Amino acid sequence: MRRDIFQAIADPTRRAILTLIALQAMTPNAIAENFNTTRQSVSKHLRILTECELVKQEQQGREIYYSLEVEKIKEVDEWVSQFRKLWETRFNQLDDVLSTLKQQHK
Amino acid sequence: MRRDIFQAIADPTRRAILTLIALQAMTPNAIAENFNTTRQSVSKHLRILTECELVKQEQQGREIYYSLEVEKIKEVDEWVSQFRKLWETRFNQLDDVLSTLKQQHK
DNA sequence: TTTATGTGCAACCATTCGGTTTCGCAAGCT
DNA sequence: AGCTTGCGAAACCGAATGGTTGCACATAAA
Repeated sequence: MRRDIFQAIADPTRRAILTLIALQAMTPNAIAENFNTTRQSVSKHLRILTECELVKQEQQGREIYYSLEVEKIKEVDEWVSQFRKLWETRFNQLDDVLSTLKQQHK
Repeated sequence: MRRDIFQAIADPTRRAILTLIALQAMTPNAIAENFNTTRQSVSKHLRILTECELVKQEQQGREIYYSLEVEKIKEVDEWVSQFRKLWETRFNQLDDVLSTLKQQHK
């Protein structure tokens, strides 16, 4: 029962769910209508997303609305950021090459 | 045999490998020394990382040096970026709350 | 040429994953 | 009170995952 964010977003359906509920909270049934799968399957995905706090629930009568915990996605952003400086450096190097080529054209 | 980046970075060992070879290319044996696992296991991870182009290899004699394809990680960054505006908005809202509280103190 | 080293690959195994089916429960409707 | 609806949880199943072991094939060293 590994429960970390990276394992959670590994599944394409779960990523789609996150995108879907990013703007407005939705019920499991409403979410399931957007995919070729059953409500129970979506329910399982929601459980995983809830367990690693990517999603929060809010009961309203007999319906449960799920919405995105956007703060949690920052953790992915933080992991990516360790590499960001690398591709920025590479970009700058490309920049240097381009300006050198420009110089040679003059 | 799903081969997408998100599935690739789902495994903590693979994420550690990416961090490890981000700054300098390394051989499978050298990489394996950093983990409590066998060379063959690392080799399998490297194959997965290579297949989804997160890593590139360079043969040198009988050794194979693996290094990071930093450009590919941008794809994760792009996925995250769809949520970035959300947490920035939330931050601004918090900002508004704080300045309102500040006003009330005056 | 023989031996040692670095590597990938295939076979195997226990575990996990994602999906479906079935069930039970609680909230609303008639 | 009955019936319907929305939901989670458990049981089950085929497929995928991560690890180990054993092998084959190069390259380098003796």
